Amino acid sequence: MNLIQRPADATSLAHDRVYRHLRGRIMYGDVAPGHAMTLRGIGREYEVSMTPAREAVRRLVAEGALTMSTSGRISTPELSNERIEELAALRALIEVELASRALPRAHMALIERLQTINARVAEAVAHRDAVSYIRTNLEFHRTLYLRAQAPAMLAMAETVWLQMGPTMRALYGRLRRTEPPQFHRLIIAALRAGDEPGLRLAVRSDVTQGLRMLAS
Amino acid sequence: MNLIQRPADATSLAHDRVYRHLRGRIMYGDVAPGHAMTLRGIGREYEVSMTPAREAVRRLVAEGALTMSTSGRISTPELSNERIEELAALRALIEVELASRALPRAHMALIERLQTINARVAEAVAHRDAVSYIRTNLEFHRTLYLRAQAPAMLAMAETVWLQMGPTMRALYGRLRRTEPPQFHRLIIAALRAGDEPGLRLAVRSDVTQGLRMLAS
DNA sequence: CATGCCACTTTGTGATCACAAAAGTGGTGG
DNA sequence: CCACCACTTTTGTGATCACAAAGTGGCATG
Repeated sequence: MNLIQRPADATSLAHDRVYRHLRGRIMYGDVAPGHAMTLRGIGREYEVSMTPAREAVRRLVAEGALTMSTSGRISTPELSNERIEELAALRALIEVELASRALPRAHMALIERLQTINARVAEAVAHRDAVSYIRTNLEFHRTLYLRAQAPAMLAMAETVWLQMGPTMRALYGRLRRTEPPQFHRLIIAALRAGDEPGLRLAVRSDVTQGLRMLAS
Repeated sequence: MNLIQRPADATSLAHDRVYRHLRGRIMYGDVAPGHAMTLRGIGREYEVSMTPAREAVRRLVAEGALTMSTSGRISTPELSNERIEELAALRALIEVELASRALPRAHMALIERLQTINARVAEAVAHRDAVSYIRTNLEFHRTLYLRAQAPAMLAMAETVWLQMGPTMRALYGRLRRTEPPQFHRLIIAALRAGDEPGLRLAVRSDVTQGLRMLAS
């Protein structure tokens, strides 16, 4: 009978807490494609009832982070190659625009911050840590795009990242190279030079490089 | 005690029925920006309890069709001009790509179908029927984009339409012109000629024409 | 040994309720 | 006439339950 009542702090609502945590796990590749979940299982894990678990799941399904079978079973999506190509194309479209809008606002402090993040990306690659790589790589992109002052576009881009999360884990998991990301350096160089065409090309290349891994 | 039990037909689940109906009403401009709703009100309207009403609303909030205040109050969004510009830019990016992908697959039957729909668009404009105009206009675009065989991109485009629904109603509601949509004819002409640059320009122009109305 | 079948378990769905916070309402004092 | 306070109503949140359908495992039968 609702004996355990939580203070109604707007930032600690149960369903939102579950949503955010699950979202992070999916986006950053903590969970493999096709991984099944249950509402009761999620409820147990986060010590909540089925109701907030269901709301969190419903929201993630709406964002494409989870799929539901016709019988309502929940799992992370296993993307077809066609779907991956589409999502990569969407990333290219949206993120090139975001980078382009960020360019005139990208000052030295931002560029230095990107370099710092990029060092962490290189470190993750060197350690073959797929989860860290995905997380820091997305942080690199998000840091740049935040400067675009375009929240709706950034939200769209993050939705695409979310949909690709489990697949990126699987892709980068079987990745064997250890060289740091070359296109990130191109992005930084283009930002420093104020070179918009170069920036667009560098972002497009960086975003679609996963496709080349897929084809190999 | 769950006395009224509905047959568990996968297509008639309560929350999905509510979701789809609300989604249509919002996307096609049946409801004005800033319009408030309540879970119990929705439940009464659709003769369901709060649970499926909440799930439908949660999903629509995730898609940006509805907004929730910090206290959980629900209403359709009132978009700022910056947000409208962003959404129009997203439409341009995604829909130009969709049209471009549809072009090689656009045969005579499709073009004729587009002309039929366009006649209905013109009729709606002539009758100054904002809801019919939005509905048939989106049907025109959707019919074209379906040929692109890119479901993820189409879903993104529809999400943008959904977010703009109430605002489009407000915009077109104060629209006074009665001439049929010029850019639709350009789109059809470019399709017929297999002219990709022309098609991209025509779609971009059509999609961003609302902005000019906004500026006036 | 394979296969169909039946009982049992797991799981999502929707209704209902208690609760707290927010919004609305009316009256009183400045 | 307006600001403020107490009270009532409205509203979202989360827990719990009944139910049906889907999955699961074992057993008997061919």
